[in-house]
Amino acid sequence: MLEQTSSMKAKGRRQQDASITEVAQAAGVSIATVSRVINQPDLVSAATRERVHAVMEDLHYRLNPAAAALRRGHGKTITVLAASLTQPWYTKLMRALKAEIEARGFGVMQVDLEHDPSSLRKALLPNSQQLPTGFVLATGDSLSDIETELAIRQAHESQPLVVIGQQIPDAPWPTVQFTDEEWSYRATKSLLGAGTNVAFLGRIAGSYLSAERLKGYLRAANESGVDTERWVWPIPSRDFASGFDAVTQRINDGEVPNAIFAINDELALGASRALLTHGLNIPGDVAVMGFGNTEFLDYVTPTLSSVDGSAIDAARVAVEALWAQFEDRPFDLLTVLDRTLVHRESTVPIADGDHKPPIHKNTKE
Amino acid sequence: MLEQTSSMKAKGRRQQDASITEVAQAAGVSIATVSRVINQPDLVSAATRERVHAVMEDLHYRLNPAAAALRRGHGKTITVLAASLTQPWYTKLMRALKAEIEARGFGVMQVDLEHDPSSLRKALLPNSQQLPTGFVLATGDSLSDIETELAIRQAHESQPLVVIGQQIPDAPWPTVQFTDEEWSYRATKSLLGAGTNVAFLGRIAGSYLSAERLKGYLRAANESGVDTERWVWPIPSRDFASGFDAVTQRINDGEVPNAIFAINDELALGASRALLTHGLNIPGDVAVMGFGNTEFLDYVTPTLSSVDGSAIDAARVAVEALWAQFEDRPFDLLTVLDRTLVHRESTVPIADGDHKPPIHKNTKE
DNA sequence: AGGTATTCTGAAAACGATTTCATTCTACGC
DNA sequence: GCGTAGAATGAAATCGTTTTCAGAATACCT
Repeated sequence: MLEQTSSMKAKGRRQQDASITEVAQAAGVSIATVSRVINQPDLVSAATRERVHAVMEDLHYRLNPAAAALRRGHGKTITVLAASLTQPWYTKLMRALKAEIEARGFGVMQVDLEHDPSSLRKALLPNSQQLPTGFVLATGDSLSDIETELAIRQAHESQPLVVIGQQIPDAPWPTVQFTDEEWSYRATKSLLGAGTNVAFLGRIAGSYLSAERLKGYLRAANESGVDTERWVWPIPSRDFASGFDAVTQRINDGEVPNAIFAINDELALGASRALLTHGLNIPGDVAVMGFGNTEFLDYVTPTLSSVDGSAIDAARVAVEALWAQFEDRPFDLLTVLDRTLVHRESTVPIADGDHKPPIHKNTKE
Repeated sequence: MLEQTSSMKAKGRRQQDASITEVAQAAGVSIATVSRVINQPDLVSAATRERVHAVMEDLHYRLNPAAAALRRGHGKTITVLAASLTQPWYTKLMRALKAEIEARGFGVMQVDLEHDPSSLRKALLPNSQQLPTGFVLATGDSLSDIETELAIRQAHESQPLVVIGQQIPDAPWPTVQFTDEEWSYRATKSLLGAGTNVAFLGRIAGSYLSAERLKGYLRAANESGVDTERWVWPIPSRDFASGFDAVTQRINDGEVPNAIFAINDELALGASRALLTHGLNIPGDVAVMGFGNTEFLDYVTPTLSSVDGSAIDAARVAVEALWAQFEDRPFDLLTVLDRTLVHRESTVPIADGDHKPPIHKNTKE
């Protein structure tokens, strides 16, 4: 619906800013000197430096980044690719990355991949309108199909990059990841306290993270004799609706688990809503555990337990590894960050809860 | 916590892509012709056009955007400034804007302002590492302080821009906004069915949107004799926690309203959690209404009512107005988009609910 | 004082495209 | 057959920087 209130208008002059030449002229120096004032102030005497600065101020001089990038051969902008900005964890990561990168004097171009593999490949092409200088890939999805891997390798030939997530075997770029398998195992273990019918909500085609988390679930599930055939619930997407729909359908089919382990918090919330609408009690009837430890978990009812992982740490390590490449310093090919388990109302923590080694407690249903 | 798994590694060659000169040479034409093949294909004969294309393919030619931008005088990247990407509505808007802009062959640079006025001003400076060609401002916050307004005017001297939100008087750029005052009025009216103690959760310093919504609330509240002094609850921030804290404190002070109208959905959820932890029933004891109609509202318990506004419409209109400036076509200085009221479990819709004109129903408490 | 570092500066050549202007070639009308 | 309009192309200038190289000025040391 569109109400149009109006008033017409036309044209608009576009005005030029002063160039380095004009500054040089006004300051009575060469453009080389002005350039030095900008890039290597130490090389120019204090007197001229000040004079030039004054003139720059007067003329509202702004460096033309296109010209600089052209001459220099590269821009000063890191492109950050995030799986999906509707997932709050990625927004957290983005902010952390941005802070780290801007602290180093570079700009950030953030791209929301919307879980679309083709937009990943497109973003990696230097083809675009931008002048990227390096990449941070936090795609969540699998990178191991041939096309995608090739696109990354190609991008890495001309620019440094770092991946947060999946490590490609023999990849020459640094990878930062979390202990997903391990903590999925522990989370599942902790859920098994309530009974052996622990459902896994995940397994989205092409998702690397989902696969890792499934592994951990399976390891724990198999140790306790869970009927994984029955309790692994694949879903087509990873939003609230997907979790809600999947669980609703299973319950309607008469499948009520003792607990649900979801690969992200959105799914966990969707699942919890489905349970509640069916009159089931959380965690009394069904416990629920998410992944990501998103902010909203503390404000929904019941509050939801989740596996945490520090976006800030990930960003710090990733950017450091990126800069190591810029500066030809050595870097770690793989950094693995630890996670934490945060219990809230939706689960009943058992002895082996957080950091302690899991106790095998093979409760029968 | 940081486990370091390792393996050292050094260096990395950076390889150059082919330039237009090499393409021209390989195809036996001048660079002018190659450029024409790229930008004005009609001007070159079919035969050479094909030949050049083939060579470009062979040599993996990629246009150097810096060089093009330098020569052309501007880039092909629209910078989109969003108030905060932790607010899902802005993510929706971002995606819609991106789709519109990319459909026109331009790139998008999205900036998360994190509600920081200084980062707005910084982003408007051509100073940055980018080559913006135009701006879309969706800041939510007030633009009417002198510094900010100046920064916008200045940016607009060299580039087209469009604002989604506040209209600055006499501003020469197009503004797109929603009927916030009107629908806040209607939302409040609808809440007044439950009693006259309707609280307003908002009034964040410097927020334009909050101010508009407060106006609507006040209009409705005053019509019904609400003690606005008592029920306007200012808050310092606009996240879940802020809503939770404010409501918790008021309840502890013994102030329990009949309904709460929050200026966004995050606050509404925080508020609802606070109510529930105090054993209050929603909407039985207290009704809750948010603003933004974010996706999660359908999956929290109880589901939350909210005022909706189409991000897609806003994006379409905004980008159209931007392009009108590029192409020197006339455009509307102000476009006002309508909203909708979506009732869910957290409110009891009354007769004057949705689209119908409000009925004055002065219920006493 | 004389030689040698050291500091500071400028001239000029890139970087890779776009665009103006002029030129060549083809085709058409009379 | 000749003049001319139109199509297709190329040469060269230009955008605003960075950077190399060399030269001038100043300082230091014995």
